[in-house]
Amino acid sequence: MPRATRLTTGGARTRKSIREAAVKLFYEQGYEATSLRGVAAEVDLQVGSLYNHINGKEDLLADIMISVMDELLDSVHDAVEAAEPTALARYEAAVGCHIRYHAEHAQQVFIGNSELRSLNEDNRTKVLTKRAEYENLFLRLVKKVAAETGADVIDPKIQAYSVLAQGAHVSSWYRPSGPKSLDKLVGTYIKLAVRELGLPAS
Amino acid sequence: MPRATRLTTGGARTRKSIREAAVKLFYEQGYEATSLRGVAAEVDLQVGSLYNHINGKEDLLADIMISVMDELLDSVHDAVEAAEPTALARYEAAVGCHIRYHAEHAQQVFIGNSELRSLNEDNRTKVLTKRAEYENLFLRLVKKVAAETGADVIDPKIQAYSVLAQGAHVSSWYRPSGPKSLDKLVGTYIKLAVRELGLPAS
DNA sequence: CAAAAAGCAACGTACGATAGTTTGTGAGTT
DNA sequence: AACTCACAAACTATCGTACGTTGCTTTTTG
Repeated sequence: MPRATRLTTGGARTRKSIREAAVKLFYEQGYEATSLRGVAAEVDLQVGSLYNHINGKEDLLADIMISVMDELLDSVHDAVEAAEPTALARYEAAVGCHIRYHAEHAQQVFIGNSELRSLNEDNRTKVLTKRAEYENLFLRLVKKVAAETGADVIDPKIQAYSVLAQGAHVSSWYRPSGPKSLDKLVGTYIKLAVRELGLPAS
Repeated sequence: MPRATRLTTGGARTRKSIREAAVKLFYEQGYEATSLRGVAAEVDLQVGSLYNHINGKEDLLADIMISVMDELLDSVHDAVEAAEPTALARYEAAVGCHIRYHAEHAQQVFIGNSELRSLNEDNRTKVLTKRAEYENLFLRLVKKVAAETGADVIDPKIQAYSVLAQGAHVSSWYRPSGPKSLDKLVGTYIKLAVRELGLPAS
């Protein structure tokens, strides 16, 4: 019994299915604890067959981590551009997008925040570069708000870190089935971020 | 050549050395990626010799995670007791202790926050119970501050989460060699936490 | 006080399991 | 005929753990 009939979805979707299975398992079990055999089983393949679509286990992880950072950067960038042109409105948009993305893509983001160690130096550098870029984006926004509103920002870097930390944390507990609506949640975090700047709620 | 001369430190310290080596390696590489052979090499032992002191790899992790939660709970509890008896002062003391502990024990805390998945159900439940207790401690403090000061707390749970998230984040980047003094850092985070409550800086 | 017994802790080796990856083959598609 | 892709099997490496042995240290005993 040499093989199963080809899936009707065709072969082009297989690569994406593998990635999705990897995201799920990396999230649930961690990268190191996840075996490619487990990934293969999730997409109904044999282990070796994966290698028709991926270059190896770590490539799979690197792909996920790099593309999530790209998406995150793009999302926040777009949100900032679309906001009213005041520094505060742009900051609020960034924070809101940040939290929303971390809730909606909790699994990918969680992997991105916890599996840096498993990357080789090349890939780790790539991810860290994007991450630094992301941090700087928020840092600049905080400073602009301070400059434009005269807000008493205690420490811009800690301020930015604070927002990033909330996102990482959200990605570790948020479930769509929770009691609060996502919009309300995002609104709460925006208010907290604004308060932290020493500004009255808008 | 049957054996090396016994170390002058004696055997009583060995168990502690093993734990410290494990903390270091689990922090640097993650639990799954760390081999007991690596731990043994770190303390100049053969793999098998570890089993004179530990029951197994997971026991080592569980010990670390459980005792860090106990220490954390005790520390914050003590700090709260020692503070002035106003709700705000007690909350500030808790936040300060929380951040300080996460900076000073960054490695242990980081392990505690990232290796839950690697525990079996029994040990995971133990840790999760302590963690829930810790969260509740902050939640109660937030509510008391709100009741006592009339602060406009938007969402007590998110408020508590926010503080917890800052701690976890601090443990991922803080290094004693950094530019800011720990006291200053702790002070900054306390101010942010108070601002989040909608109160003016004290 | 000295000799014998008991315990402790490290040694080195081995085992069974599982990991990531490679490879040759062949069926299905274009 | 050329190409794609899944299969099954094998390979090498490494893992956690168990075991019997060895020698040092401490306690018990005569």
